[in-house]
Amino acid sequence: MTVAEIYANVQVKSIDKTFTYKVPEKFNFLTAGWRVFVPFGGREKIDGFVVRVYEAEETDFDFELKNISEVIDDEAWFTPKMISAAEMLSDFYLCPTAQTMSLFMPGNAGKKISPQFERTAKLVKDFDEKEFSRRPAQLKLLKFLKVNGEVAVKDIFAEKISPATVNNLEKSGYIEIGSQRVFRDSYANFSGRENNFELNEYQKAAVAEVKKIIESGIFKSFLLHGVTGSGKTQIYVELAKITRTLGKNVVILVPEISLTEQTVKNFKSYFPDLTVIHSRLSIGERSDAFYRIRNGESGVVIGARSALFTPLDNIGLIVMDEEQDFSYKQSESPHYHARIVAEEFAKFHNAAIIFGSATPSLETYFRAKISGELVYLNLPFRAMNQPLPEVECVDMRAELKSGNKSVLSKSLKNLLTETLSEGQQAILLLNRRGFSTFVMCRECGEVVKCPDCGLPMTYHKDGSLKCHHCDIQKPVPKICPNCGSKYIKFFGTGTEKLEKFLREELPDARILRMDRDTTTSKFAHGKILNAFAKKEYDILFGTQMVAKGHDLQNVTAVGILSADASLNIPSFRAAEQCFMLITQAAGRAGRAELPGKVVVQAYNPDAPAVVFGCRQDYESFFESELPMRRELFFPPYSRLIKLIFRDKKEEKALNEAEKIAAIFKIEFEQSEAHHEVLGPIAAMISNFRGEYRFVLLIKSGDLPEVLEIMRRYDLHRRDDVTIDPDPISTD
DNA sequence: AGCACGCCGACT
DNA sequence: GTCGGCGTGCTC
Repeated sequence: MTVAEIYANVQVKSIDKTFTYKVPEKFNFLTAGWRVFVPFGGREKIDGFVVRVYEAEETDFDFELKNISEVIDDEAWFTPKMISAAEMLSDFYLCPTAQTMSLFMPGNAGKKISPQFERTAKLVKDFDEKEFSRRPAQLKLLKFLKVNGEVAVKDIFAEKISPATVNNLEKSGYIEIGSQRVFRDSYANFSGRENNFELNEYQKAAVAEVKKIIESGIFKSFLLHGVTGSGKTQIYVELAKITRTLGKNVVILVPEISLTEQTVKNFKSYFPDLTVIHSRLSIGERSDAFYRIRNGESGVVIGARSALFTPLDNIGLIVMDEEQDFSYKQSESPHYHARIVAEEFAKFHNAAIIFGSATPSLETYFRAKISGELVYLNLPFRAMNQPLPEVECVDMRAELKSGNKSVLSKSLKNLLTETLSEGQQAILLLNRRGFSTFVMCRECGEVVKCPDCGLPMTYHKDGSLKCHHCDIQKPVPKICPNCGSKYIKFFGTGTEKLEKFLREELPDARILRMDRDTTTSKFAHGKILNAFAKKEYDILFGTQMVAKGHDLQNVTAVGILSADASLNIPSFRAAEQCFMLITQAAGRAGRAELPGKVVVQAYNPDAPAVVFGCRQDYESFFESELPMRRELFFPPYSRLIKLIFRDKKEEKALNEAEKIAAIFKIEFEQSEAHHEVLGPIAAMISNFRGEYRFVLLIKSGDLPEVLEIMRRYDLHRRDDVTIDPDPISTD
């Protein structure tokens, strides 16, 4: 008899293994990769993934096998490569294989997605024009079909030819109605933009270096470190062309769904067959995209992190743009980081992988410059040799002292007025990260910190301040403990409030707001940016998203409000975040012929992140930040693993966490590598859906070793423990 | 996860 | 006596 090994798609850690089922004769075509329905446990119908089919005897099993009851799709959903990739990921992220396999589905678990068809018409008989002289509409259609061949019926209707005409011709046997598959693709009508600039010598050198690797078909990772506006995209396009010429395929990753639009524009004219994949596509659309990719009809996949999980085979190049962006990390299980996965996949395909950024993550830069794991490619100048923008840093404490209580400093207001009067455009960034969570004195810049651990305390709606590391709580002080000023308050200027204020201050300016509220739909981002690019507005303002990688030609001024607010997030990445925000935002200015000017408003203008951010000096920032990371044993000197223990009973959750912490401490004593255990501490959100949560943070000098220990103690099989390697937040 | 099974308290 | 509370354990 034929049997199949199947992962039941029940994403529970305790059942992370295959189950064997009998393959009925009528399904003798089954191979690894098919999706099927099987009875499982007490349940009639669970979807499952076939990973092996082979011949066996009843007597090989000491239990009764059940039958596969149905097959789901018309062909195998998973390629063998997808299955091995999923197994590799589940092994690394210590999560069930059914879960990593689900990453490779467009969200259609347990469902077949029907392909969409449209009616077509084609000419099947020669016609004599004279015969149709009294039937002009029919003649028009016949001529139309003679010119265009087989066309969609809806295109005929678009020519103002009626359904009756089509019907009559079908009856008289001149045309035949057929049907063809249509692919849902909301990016199909995007037109490309050609950038026929000559590459400069740095760009050429970078292309040449990667080209060698692509041609020789070996795995290698690159960091493409280029200042803002240095023309990284052109390099990606060039290399993608080279890869496609060699008959290999390309994946282009962007951090946010909103950035796919402009990336598609940059690639479309060179790669008309490209496919877009991201989580906001409809399931049908994604499913169609998978179909095209599986059938080799598309060799370039562009999208957010989920674009890694397609049937695309024979990959020669993976590009990860803005590699430092946190959107590459998935916050739900499996907690994968696309940066890690992309590199694993590149190895797997013997492909070249390029991490691109103006402000690389410290981890990636470290790997390129210090440990030498990545090849470092540098673009130190802007593409057309435009100067980097001139940056002025305004001390907001001094501003207040001189009597200006407004959120706009005098410099920034002047810059805006000037820019508008010259008919140019400005971007204003309101840094909300870390905002509304901390309490600061506007006179001296003092932030209320935890008396125990010194990390900034977090403001809660009930008016109290809490430390998320020590569980200490105190009320918001009335006057500043440092200077006695009464201008101490929790920070919370919202975008709406600021919009109103701006309209009052600059009544003639046409102002456009972009934040989470105004960008909920799939193309909202593009619409806003297009309207701004067409100069329908003067000022674009909003949250971090206004700073993210777009190329707006007419912007000459950029203002950053409370640039250093991100310094006050209780996170070891606070400075890095702050530096990147300033550098990225400033980089939006002066990208075309006219030079740019930037005003950075800060309460701690002397902080290295602010100083080096204003100078766009990555190297110096890196040098200043590294010793802290080394001292505290944070990445890039360690890898982090966050463990969350959950239970309805607070005591139980805490006890379990403590038990495991003790085990780790004993294990680590015998280890050659250095590891540290922090906690357990109450999680940032300590009570979620009636469950208490405690966090253990492990800093590891040898990640595989710690993963091995966790496996040995079956932590990965426990439903009350969440394992998050390389977490973004540590609480 | 979800479903069966089983072992105790409350109620027709 | 039996209905149903949920803790425990298994799913080819």
